[in-house]
Amino acid sequence: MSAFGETGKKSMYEIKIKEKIEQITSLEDIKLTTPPPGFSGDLSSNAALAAGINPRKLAEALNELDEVEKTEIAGPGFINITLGKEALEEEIKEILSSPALYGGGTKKGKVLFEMVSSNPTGPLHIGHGRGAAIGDSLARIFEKLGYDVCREYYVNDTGNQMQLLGESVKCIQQGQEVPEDGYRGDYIKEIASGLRSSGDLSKAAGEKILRMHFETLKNFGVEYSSTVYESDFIRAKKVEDVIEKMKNKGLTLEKDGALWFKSSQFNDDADRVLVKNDGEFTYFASDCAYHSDKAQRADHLVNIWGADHHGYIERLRAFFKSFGYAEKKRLDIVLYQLVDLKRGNEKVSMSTRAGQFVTLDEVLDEVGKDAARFFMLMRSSDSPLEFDLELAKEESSKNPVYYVQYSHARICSIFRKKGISFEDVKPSDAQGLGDEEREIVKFLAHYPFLLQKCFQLDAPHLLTDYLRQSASTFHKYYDTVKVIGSEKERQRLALLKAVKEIIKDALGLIGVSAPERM
RNA sequence: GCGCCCGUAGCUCAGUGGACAGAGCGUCGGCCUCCGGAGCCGAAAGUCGAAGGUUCGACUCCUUCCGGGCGUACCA
Repeated sequence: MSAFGETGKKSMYEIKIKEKIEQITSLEDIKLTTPPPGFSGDLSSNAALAAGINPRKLAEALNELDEVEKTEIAGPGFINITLGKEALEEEIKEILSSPALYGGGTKKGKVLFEMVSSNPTGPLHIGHGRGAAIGDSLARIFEKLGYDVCREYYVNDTGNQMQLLGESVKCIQQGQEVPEDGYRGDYIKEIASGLRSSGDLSKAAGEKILRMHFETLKNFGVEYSSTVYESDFIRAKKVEDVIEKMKNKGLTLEKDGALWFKSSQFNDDADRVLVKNDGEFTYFASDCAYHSDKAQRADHLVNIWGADHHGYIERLRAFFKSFGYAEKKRLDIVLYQLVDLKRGNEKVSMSTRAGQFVTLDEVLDEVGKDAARFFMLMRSSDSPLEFDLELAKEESSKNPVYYVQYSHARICSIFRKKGISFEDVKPSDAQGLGDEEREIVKFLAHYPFLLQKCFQLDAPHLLTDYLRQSASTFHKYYDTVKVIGSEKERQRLALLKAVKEIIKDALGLIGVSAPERM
């Protein structure tokens, strides 16, 4: 059954063709491609080759579909499919009848996203922005597909770094030198001067910094539905509980005055300390409690982590296996590589020493939310990201954000010029599309499959590429065809509305606005 | 040393085994009596880091090697 089974969008031709191929070949999750230049046809399949069956047999079966006009066998057994016009028109009607639902789904399981989760000891920097952009956009895609999504912020408000924060604030307040490995920089001075010198300074400073984090993230278009504190897990004895359970399962050992989790029995390189010989819990111990808690609350967990935490993955997975969660729950850990800031050809220093780092606030102030979010998703999370502040600000077609937003504004402008609103377009207006519209319709029809791919690969960056192609496909089409005043004005306006809706939807999924004028 | 990620056009990067490897930028050359030129069209540009292997078929999977980044705490 296709991933779209629950949506009821049965008129989508790619689904019908896929299902037919899967039925004939017994293959699962086959993919359709586009024939290479020089070959005719709209879609192409290698399924006969892959399944080792006679391509003619599959081609004949496909010919029986209403959506298929004809098929051709090419090369070693590829089948090139030409779609019927009705199938293409149906697709546009589908988009127009419920734009927001196109490619979406309903009633799926609960997914819990953990993202950013920075220590409350300093401002969020540009790297956190990448994590937030990836996590929030992926969360939006999951929501669109029908999942019940929770965005959660886990606050590491215990441990050495919090004590150091308190000490740093205290030193500043008393006009003393900040400790060697303490926190400095302008932000900490501001916080110190805004706090009373009595009470729990580390707690007060941490809360203040956390509020700053949420403020920044809100400006970045990211809103959380839940915040959890490491200190609460400790206070509520949840860390003790999980360690007790580990002991009972025979998963621990004592060595050198510390308590260890036997994670090497579950594919980790080494055993890991849970309770230090001074009696304190490690970060890992509270993380086990936290992930145990998350596993009770959701079917599918997604953690967005900076690549510098990759060494942590195996021990967490080891914990998941040892508690039997691994079989029942899906745990995705999305790692993202670092961000290199540039200004034109100049590298911007990212040293964290002495508080000299580029904060997310600074980037937002300089380039704005739309450009920042778009740029953060221009690369696969596996690749380092080169972020050019100069380009992000540029108001020209060199800047992909403007290029895409412009295509949206341009379509809005055409409707203004014609003097009608988008609501005036009816799905039935798509009736009678011509061959000139073929390419662009096929491109739009692929949107739901792109969303599936984003979902399957945890790869929201595919959307930025799709958006650039959407804009380009539209501009090319619009350059060759007359819309207002043409014989096919009604059909073409309907098509433009469909393009506009898909671009708006996709921009929304990456948290970028779709302006009607620029 | 070990582990993870990366190595594809001058630059930045797409490409979850299939037909001749793609895009943006940059370079060069075209297109504004015409709905937004913030646009479009064309050209030059590649031994997909190297070598083996698996396969009817490899940028993609496996092995080894060479570069670069990041980890490798009783820190978080």
